[in-house]
This record gives sequence, structure tokens and C-alpha cells, in this order.
Amino acid sequence: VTDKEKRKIDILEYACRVFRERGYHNARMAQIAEAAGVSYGLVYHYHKSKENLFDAILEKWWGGLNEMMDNGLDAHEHVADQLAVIINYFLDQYESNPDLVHIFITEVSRSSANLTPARLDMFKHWIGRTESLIAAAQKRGELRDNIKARYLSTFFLGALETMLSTLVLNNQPLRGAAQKKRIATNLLEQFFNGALPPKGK
Amino acid sequence: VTDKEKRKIDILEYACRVFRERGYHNARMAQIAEAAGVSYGLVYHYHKSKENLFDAILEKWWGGLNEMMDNGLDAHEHVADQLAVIINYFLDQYESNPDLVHIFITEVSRSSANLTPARLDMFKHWIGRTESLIAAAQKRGELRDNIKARYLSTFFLGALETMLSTLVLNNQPLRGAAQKKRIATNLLEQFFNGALPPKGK
Amino acid sequence: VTDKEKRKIDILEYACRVFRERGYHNARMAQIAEAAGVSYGLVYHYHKSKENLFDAILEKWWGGLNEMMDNGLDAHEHVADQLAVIINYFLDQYESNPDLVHIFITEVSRSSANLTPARLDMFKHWIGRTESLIAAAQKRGELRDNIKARYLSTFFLGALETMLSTLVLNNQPLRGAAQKKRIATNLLEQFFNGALPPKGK
Amino acid sequence: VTDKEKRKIDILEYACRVFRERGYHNARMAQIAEAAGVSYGLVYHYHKSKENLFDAILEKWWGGLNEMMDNGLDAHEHVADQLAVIINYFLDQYESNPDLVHIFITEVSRSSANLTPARLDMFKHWIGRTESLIAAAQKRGELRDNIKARYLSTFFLGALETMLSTLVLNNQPLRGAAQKKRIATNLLEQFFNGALPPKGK
DNA sequence: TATGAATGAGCTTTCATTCAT
DNA sequence: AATGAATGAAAGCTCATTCAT
Repeated sequence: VTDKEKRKIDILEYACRVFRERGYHNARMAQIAEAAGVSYGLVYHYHKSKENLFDAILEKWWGGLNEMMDNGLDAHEHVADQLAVIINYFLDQYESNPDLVHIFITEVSRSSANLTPARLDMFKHWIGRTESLIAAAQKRGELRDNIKARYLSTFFLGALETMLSTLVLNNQPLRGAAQKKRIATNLLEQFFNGALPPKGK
Repeated sequence: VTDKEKRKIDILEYACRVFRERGYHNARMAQIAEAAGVSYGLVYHYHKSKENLFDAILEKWWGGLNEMMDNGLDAHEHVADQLAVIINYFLDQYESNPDLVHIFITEVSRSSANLTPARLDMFKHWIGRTESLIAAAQKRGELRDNIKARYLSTFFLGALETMLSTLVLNNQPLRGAAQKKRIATNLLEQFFNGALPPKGK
Repeated sequence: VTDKEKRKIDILEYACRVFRERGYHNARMAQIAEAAGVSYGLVYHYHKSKENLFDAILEKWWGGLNEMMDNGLDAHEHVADQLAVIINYFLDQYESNPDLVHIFITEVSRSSANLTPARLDMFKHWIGRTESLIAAAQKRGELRDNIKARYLSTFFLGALETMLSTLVLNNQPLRGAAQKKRIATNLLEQFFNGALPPKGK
Repeated sequence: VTDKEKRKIDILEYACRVFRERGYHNARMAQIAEAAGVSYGLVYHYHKSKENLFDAILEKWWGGLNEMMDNGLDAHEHVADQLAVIINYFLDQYESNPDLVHIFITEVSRSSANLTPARLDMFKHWIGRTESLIAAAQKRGELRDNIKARYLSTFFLGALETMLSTLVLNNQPLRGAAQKKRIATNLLEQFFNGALPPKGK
């Protein structure tokens, strides 16, 4: 059973790479099989269909993200720390599993073409959780409340995703803690304090 | 001539709608013909191929955007006013031609799979112009310069595009100056002053 | 009426060129119209269909050939003179109207794909007439009669057509009476006296 | 492997039949599939495209012909025997594989429309080899040398191909050694000794 | 007579999926 | 479990022909 599971996951990972390299629509099942070093039919033995394969990948992605949201965030932390956790999660994922992030950025987060209702729900759920985080912080007085939580979270996620998007579109790898640190710091800085020069200047 | 041109544009607009509704890959030429109320072959009479049709749509989009960047912005204006113009352009476009914005958001701004080199160039050009705007403002002292212009412009565009993206993914129409005003104000407020509560509070 | 007829013939001649240049199947009605400097629809005004156009060309060809067979040959002449007339007719035609000969050689004389029953009949009729010529000469004792007339005429026509075919496939023009003379002489020499060296040698 | 190869060849043979029956342009991939009793897609599984399929057929033809020219001819034989080998090869092929000969006669030997440069080269190569054979015989004094080798070989091949062409256009089968013998004898007789009655007569 | 926009049947090809082994 | 041959529905595109003006 473990062996079987392993094989299934193996194929999934190669599929992930092919989907990232070529996009969902341009990816061929034959290419996935070839990448996994496996026969054509075996892909179907382990995964019902192309769509199924894609959903399994998304599940993996959402699983990790939700796990982080469930366990990685301390509700009593300051929102700055919480958002830092989110940012770092994305950056870490991009470093360790760039294909997955790539797919999320290009095929899910702006898709609409591939967004089945079920997938859209997952996405909205994620947006919703971030919004709740922001709203709670507003209640605690950590964030201004004259901008709706929905807006603030949209701006935050937009900045984060688009930051990743530039990396993704340039096929730019992310190496070294320094770069991650800089991205996170700048993102948080701008989000909390804005883009204006310091008052004293 | 006018009549002919009109027909061509007509087909383009219906194609725009179909591409928006179904995405480039899922859009069928037959659907475009049907939507436009013309025969199958006529679409090809006016547009060389499916890809061509899509490119014509993108050209229209980039044409408008570049025109706005060329003529709509006063280089001596404060960057806040310049960014406001950009925001309003997107919102106005979304109001008057939601399909076009939809396609830009879903098929271009994060695609990578469908992004031919030529298309990617257009996109990078647009990113570059915004970055220049930000950099100039930094030089004039209107924006903090301890965050790179590339980062600031990414955050700004990310917030803007994702804001539109939420409208797009919900198929949410945008009507009334009030809503547009609110979005623009909030976006600018957060971008310039950040999300923290006012100091005095 | 004369004017109308002229226009019709005019289009036919340009069609002839296009059919020759591209072959029947690869020839486009639009190309014929363009070559003739005439609008798309006008070709159809004068000629019912593409097939019709092609048939009109063949009719022209067969017309000339039959006319030559009817009036150009003296039944009492020696067969050598008769065959010389045939050879010269083909060579003259190739000189003055290479398109027509080209089409006969490439699209008719070996086609079978484009050969409708009607067209095949025309072809067989032509073969038949040549055979009769040969048979008559055999009766007159001008040709050996231990090879069937059908064979002899096939060999003769094969040599002639294939000779033209090499010109056609190389797009080689035929200029000057000298070359024509040489071809005709050689062809007749071989046909009548064979390829062996003279006995006396 | 043998089984797979067999299937591929099987499809090729049915394709050959359909191409012969309808000509390259009028042949439909669906018809080939149907004739072979396989599904639509399987034809493409084994052969890349329609053009490819056709090229494979030609390759088969040229392969056999070149093999015969390479190994079937003794350079020291009298030219009469060499030409007899060529004639018999064509006749044998027509008997055992009439489709292949049919295609050569109708789609290659006079085509020009379908003749890609690569195909034309094969054809010219074949013509060239025959010419060399004739030229060598002229040097040995076995053939008159006051007619250029190019002409003599054209006349010979023209007679041979046209002889076959009459069989082909009439869909006339060739059975029995007697008929083959007669054709070969007559062809050689006329080619070497000409069509005139014997001197002594 | 003359135009060229409009039509749509029909073509080759692709590729996710199934199935016999 | 594993293979890859076999399937066939659809897709984009072409182009002879028609038709309104």
C-alpha cells in the first residue's frame, strides 16, 4: 500500500512539473507519463483523468496552505507577525516546490477558465480566511478600520501574489535567505506604513 | 469601407465576449461565429486565425492602455494624481468594456502558458512604464526611496489588478461613480499611507 | 457578344496558366481571378465551376489536336511524314502555348485521378486515331506488322510525350527551329530505325 | 515488434490501394482507415500524416527500384539484357503490386504538382541511372551514338511507362508469363530494331 | 455586367481516454 | 500492476460556390 501510494504521488509530482512547464491546456498526458518514466496507461491506473490529476495537485496546494493557516498562526500574535508567516510560507514554498506555486499563480489565482465551482470555492475560502485575519486585527486596533477588511486583504494578497508572479513569469529562482528577507520586509513595510516618505523628512 | 471595418470590429467584440466567457482554450470558433450571428467562414474572412483574433483583442487593449499612458498623464503632476488616472482608467474600462479587462486579467497578466514572446514584451513594457513613473516620483521626493521602484510598482499594480480580479471572478458589474470612487480612494490611501491606524489615534 | 466571348476566353487563358503553375488541385479560384485581373465572382459569371473551367481548357486542347488529325494529315502520305506532323504539332504547341501542353502532360495523359469517364473517352479517342494511322501504314507495308499497331503507337506516343515531359518537368522553354528539328529527327530516327548501330559499322 | 511492424505495413498497403483508386488529393484519411479496417486515429498512430504516408509508399517504390538497379544488373551484360531486366521488373511489380506501379505512373512520373523537391530528386536520380546505362552501352558500341543518351533513354522509358500506363488507365490486370513475354519482346524489338519492316522483305 | 462578402460542408489532425493483453 | 495499441469525438481551417448589391 505504501508502495502504491508512493507511485501515485510520484506521478503527481512529475505531472506538476509538466503542468507548470506547459500550462494545463498544453500539457499532454503522454508528456506526463514520459516525465514520470512510466507507461502511458499507468497514469490512468493511478489517476482517473487529466482533470483529476490537476485537482489532486490543487488539493496538495490547498492542503498545505490551510494547514499553515490552521496551525502556523497564533491568534494572539500581532497581525504583522501573522502576515509575515503567510509571506514566508509562500516564499518557502516557492523555494522548495516552485512548480506548485507556479501553478497556483498562473492557473488558479486569476484563471476563471479552469475555475470549476469547486475550485472557486477553495479559492474564496482562502481569500476569506485572510480577510478574517485582517478583520480581527482591525478589531484589536492593529489596523485602521476605515478601509474595509476585504479591501485591505485584497491589497495585501495582490501585492504578495504579484510579487511572486514576477518571479514566476521570469522563471526566476529564489535562493538565499537574504532575498526572501528583503521581499518580506519591503512588502510588510509598504503594506503597513505606505509608500510615502517618512514624515520627518 | 466603413461598413466592412464595422463588421470586422463587430466580430472582434463578440469574440471578446466568448473568450471572456470560456477562456482562450475553451473558446470555439464556432461559438464566436454563432455569438456574432455570422457564418463560420466569415470569421475567417475577417480574421486570419483564432490566434490572430486573440492578438487583435490584445492589441486593442494595449492600444488603449498605452494611449492613456502617453497622453493621459502629466509628467509634472504629483504621483498620487498619476496613479489615480491609472486606477480610473482600469475602472472605466471595466465599466465600459468588462470583457477586455477580464481577458487581460485572466489570460495575460498571469498567464505564461499562452504568453508568446511578443505578448510578454507588451506586458513587460507596461510594467516598465509604471515602474518609471514610480522611480521618477521617488526622485522628486514624493515617494520613499528605501524600497526599490520595482517593488513599489509591483505592489501597486498587484493591488489594483487583484482588486479587479475579485470583480472579474465574481462576474460582478461595476456601476456608479460612487463605487469607483471608493475603490480608488481606498487603494490610494493604503498604498500611500499604509494600513496602520493613524498615529494620533 | 464578341466582347463577352473575348472576356470568357481571356479568363480561360489565365486559368490555364494557374492550373499549369499549381496543378488542378492546388489551383485556387481566387488565384485565377487575381491572375486574370478580374473580381472573384466574375469568374463564376463566365464559367460555371472550377471543373467546368478545366474542361473548357481540355476542350481547347482536344479541339486543336483533332483539327490537326482531321486536316493536317494526308491519308496518302508516308507514315513518316504523318508522324512528323504530329511531333511538330506538339512541339509548336509547346512553343506557342506551353501551359496547354503542360496541363495535358501532367493532368491528363497519366492522371486517372482527374480522369472522368468523359475525359478518358477523349483520351482514348486520341490514342485510337494514332493507332489507326499506324495500322494503315502497316497495311501499306510501311511498317513492320509483326508488332501490333497498338503497341507501336503506344511506343511512339510514349516516346513523344515523355520527351515533352522532360521539358515540362524542368520548365524548360523550347526556342528555335533547330532544337525542334533535332528532337523530331531523333525521335523519328529511333522509332523507325531503332537504337542499334548501323549494320555496316 | 514483428506484430507492430506488420500492422504498420498493413495500413500502408491499404493506403496504397486508396491512393491508387482515388489519387492522392481525392484520397481521404477516413477512407484509408476504413479500408484497413482500423479506427481513424490508428492511422495516425503509425503514420505521422497523410503526406508522410504517401512518402512511405514512394520510399517503398524507390527502394525496390534502386535495389534492382544496384544488384539486378550486370555491368558487363549486353544492354539488351539490362533493359530486359528493367522491363521485367516493372512488369513483375505491376503483377504483384499493381497499386504501387499505378501510383508511380500517375502521381510521380508526370506530376510536377505534387512533386516536392525531395521527390523530384528521386525521380531524376532514376532517370539519370537509366541514362548512364545507355551511355555506357553506346561507349561499348552496342548502341548507336549519333543520338544522345538522354534522348535514347527518354524514348525507352517513355515507351515502357506509357505501355504500363495503358494497362493502368484501363485497370487491366497482367497475368501470365506469356503476356509479359510478349510485351517485353515487342518493346525491345522496336527499341533496338525500329518499326520499319525488315530490309530483306 | 461586375463585385466581393457570405456560406458551410468537408478536410486533416489531435489527444484524452479505453481496453486487450 | 503495467503496457501501449486502439478509439473517435472534436477542433481549426480551407475554399468552391452562392448571392445581395
